[in-house]
Amino acid sequence: MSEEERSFVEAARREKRAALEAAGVPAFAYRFERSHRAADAVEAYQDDMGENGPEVAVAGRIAELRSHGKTTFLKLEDGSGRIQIYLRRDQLGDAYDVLTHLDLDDHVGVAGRLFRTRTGEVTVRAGSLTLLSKSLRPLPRGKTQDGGADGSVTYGGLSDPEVRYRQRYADLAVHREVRAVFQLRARAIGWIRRYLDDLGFLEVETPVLQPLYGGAAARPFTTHHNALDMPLYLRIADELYLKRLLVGGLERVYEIGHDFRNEGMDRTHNPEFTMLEAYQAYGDYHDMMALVEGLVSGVIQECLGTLRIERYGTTLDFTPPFARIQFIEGVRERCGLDLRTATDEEMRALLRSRGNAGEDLATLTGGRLQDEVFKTVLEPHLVQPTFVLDYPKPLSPLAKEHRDDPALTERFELFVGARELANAFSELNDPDDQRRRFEDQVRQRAAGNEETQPHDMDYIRALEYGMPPAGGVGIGIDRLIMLIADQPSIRDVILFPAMRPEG
RNA sequence: GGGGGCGUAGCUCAGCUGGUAGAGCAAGGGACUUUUAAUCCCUAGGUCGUGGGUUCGAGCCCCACCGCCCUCACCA
Repeated sequence: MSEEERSFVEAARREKRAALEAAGVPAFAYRFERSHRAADAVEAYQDDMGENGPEVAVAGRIAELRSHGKTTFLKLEDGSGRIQIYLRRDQLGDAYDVLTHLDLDDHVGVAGRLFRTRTGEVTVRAGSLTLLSKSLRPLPRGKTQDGGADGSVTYGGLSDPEVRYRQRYADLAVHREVRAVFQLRARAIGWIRRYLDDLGFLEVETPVLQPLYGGAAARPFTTHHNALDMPLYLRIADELYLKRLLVGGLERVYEIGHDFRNEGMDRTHNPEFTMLEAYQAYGDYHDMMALVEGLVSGVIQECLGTLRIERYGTTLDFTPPFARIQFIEGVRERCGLDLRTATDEEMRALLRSRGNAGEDLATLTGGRLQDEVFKTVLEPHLVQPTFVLDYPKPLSPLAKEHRDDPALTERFELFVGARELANAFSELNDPDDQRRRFEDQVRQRAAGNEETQPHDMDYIRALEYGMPPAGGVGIGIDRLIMLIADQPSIRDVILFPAMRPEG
């Protein structure tokens, strides 16, 4: 960018940088020995200390700057919060001149004693001031009325969602509540890891680049390996690799990582997202329900300190056990239709009567119609945490047939706020059955269903060695974080959400 | 992909039936030795998303394109 194209604001900052460097003041220092974080420094002051509080050294961005001539107040913001700095020409001498070349957003270090101003704010009386990094581009910050820990009010400021997502660094820099979302996210994921570790699960890493994709119904991203001169797919699920590990004798495994699905984007879908999958040998989907109840209720208690939270205009209660409802029974209670015996035409008629007038209804058959009926009549009502059990077989090519009903599978999904949060089943481990299901998937693909799974021969080979009976579960971590952090869009819980390139 | 909305100063926004662009904050200069959305005086800052068109004249009307948001479709 040429000098002419830069804004006048940036030009002024560059001139200050030049003036500082001409005076021998580096614009970008190497390090600063910090004694306290801002919030800790404020805590370190006791009222009986008067004007002679402890000596502290703090560092941060200049978030507020008020110059009164021979004195200046500024506020430093660091990871812990803000602390006020009081600077006087008669105490700083020539160093006070540096101040005239500082701007909002510069990083500085300050050393001095703590005192309380006559308006009651714990403040550092600066004995020294060190420029640590010059900010050459002003942050899009508003004007903040600092009301303490979380009571601050910002006037103006960055609100354009496009800029917030594209320039997340600026969004984070000016919004401590955005930083808090990602701190909460890390805390939640950390707790989930400990929960699984304590239950004897082994955290593993399986390939992101796969010669065949599988484990879910989705279109993949495709790439190419030059040395091998072959196509590779970014994984859409971890499932088939994790179950190979069960064959290998790793009895409890889990992975938290990114899956990639080449599909639409909206407030609950990002093309890459974080998935937790866990598999437990010698268990079934009932064990997975207990695992999910413990995990979801535990992480909510950990992060929010309660199991009853206000969301979607109501109170959600995560106290186990969660509600349970049969897929077939649930649909029948809502609309009277028995999916076990309903014909395709009956299902289409019901869907049309419920206003679901997708013009491709006529092309849907069997399982996909059943799924559509479920989504139309039952799913919108699943606001409280609810397990939906025993899905029809055609919907679940990797799930074990139900022990009491060959038309169903032993599968459940957990819904919260009418949104799917987890998906689990008793894992299909009969290689011959699995082979037939793959072949059926291939037939569906030939018939035009693009979201079927390819036939994975190596996976069949693994099953032939004998996979123990097992329960498995997948949990969409981003959606779980949306629920915990009370964020309406997946983009608010992903640091750098997918965006079109800037024009 | 369909429908709707939006795009104006660094940020947040105004801008009338079409007459050549405004405010607050931020910025620059000045005053001010306990301020806190500091205050006071002065100043500067814009190819109005991009490209066409209509018009004597377009931020405003028309067309196309780009980007974002909402919604529907798609999507375990």
